[in-house]
Amino acid sequence: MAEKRKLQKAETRKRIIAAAIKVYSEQGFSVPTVTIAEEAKVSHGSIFVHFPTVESLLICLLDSFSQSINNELQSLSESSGDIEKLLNMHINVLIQHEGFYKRLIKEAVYLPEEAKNTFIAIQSIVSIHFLQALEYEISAGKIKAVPFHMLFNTWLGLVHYYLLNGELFAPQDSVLTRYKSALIECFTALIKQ
Amino acid sequence: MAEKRKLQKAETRKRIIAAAIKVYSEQGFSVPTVTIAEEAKVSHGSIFVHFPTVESLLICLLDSFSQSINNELQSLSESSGDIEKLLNMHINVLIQHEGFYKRLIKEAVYLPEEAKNTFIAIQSIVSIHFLQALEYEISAGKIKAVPFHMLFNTWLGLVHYYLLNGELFAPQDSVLTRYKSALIECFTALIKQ
DNA sequence: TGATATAATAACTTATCACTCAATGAGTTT
DNA sequence: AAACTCATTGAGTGATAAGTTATTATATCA
Repeated sequence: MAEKRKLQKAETRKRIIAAAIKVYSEQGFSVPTVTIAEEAKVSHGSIFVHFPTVESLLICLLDSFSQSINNELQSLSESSGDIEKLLNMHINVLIQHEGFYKRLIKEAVYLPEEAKNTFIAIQSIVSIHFLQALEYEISAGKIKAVPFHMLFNTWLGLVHYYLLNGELFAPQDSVLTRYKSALIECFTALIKQ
Repeated sequence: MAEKRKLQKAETRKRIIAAAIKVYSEQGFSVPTVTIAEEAKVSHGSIFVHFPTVESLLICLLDSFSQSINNELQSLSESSGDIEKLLNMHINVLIQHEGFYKRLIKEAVYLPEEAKNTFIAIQSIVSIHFLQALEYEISAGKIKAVPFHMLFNTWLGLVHYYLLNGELFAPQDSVLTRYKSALIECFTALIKQ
């Protein structure tokens, strides 16, 4: 019964995916496929045995990325509804994927439509958790009278701004790790009534 | 005395610059030079008579962009130091250049280093005006106890977030025009003590 | 063990760009 | 008006990258 071959094929596929994540995270999505092949220690043609186009490779990457982010958020949101805790969790999840996430927001324009939609879906999940955590404190009048979506966009805008300008704020370092507490303190101070 | 030729040359140069701004704003910086030539109704080779490389064309564009933004901010900041007015002015200036500005923040990664620095310099000018307008109200204790640069980054983060996701918030429309008052109201509500 | 299926390879093809350069023709000078 | 200057042209060049395919090597099966 044919086993070794399937294993071998799955193995190269994994190698290509891992290489793509690494190379894309480090050098951006415009790196040529040959670079991915080198990193994966696989021939150039092999990539197209596993993925008909570079776009399909990217979408595969995005799908598993989205799944893993969602899982992490899901399990984390089962704890209390405290805002500061939620912001902390959110940033922790992002730190876990910082390189790739940063590339996604930096190069979103050049992503295929399908990839963009997947990314929007991720944000929308985050927004739901965010709303759940804020709900009680909003109705208790502890939060400034600002529309919920504006609060969310302010938070995401701030975090993305730091990610986008990481080289400026924390050269050769994780911006999120460095500024995590500053970002959370700033945002919670601002939204409180 | 040779006049017609110099005029002619200056004219083509202007045409190339205007075409580049238009085409870049509408289609992004990765648009091929032939498209710019077509838009300018000039031969492809002509571009390289006036600019040795595409990069030099981009830098020329950025320099005049920076100059014009600075001029507008300068003249506007001579009015009162009210924050809301300043935010209004800031957004008005951005609306004036929305297409190009949006491209700059969307495709910043692919810009040459020199262009990025020019863009950073623009933000730094804005930050100075921002600080001047806030100074009085901060010292009067009217503003939340949050470091100044965090306030500024929150504002810019919010505005950029809306620009970056313009297609989502205001398809085929100016996001800034549509959300100007919402953004200003949100931000001023948040920062007030 | 020999026939067959298939994962992997690497050289090849095709397309797209930025940039070059010899030719052209209108403008300028004497 | 003849000589020459110079902005403009567009076909050509070379580099880069995605995707193809004939070939090779190895596993599976009868």
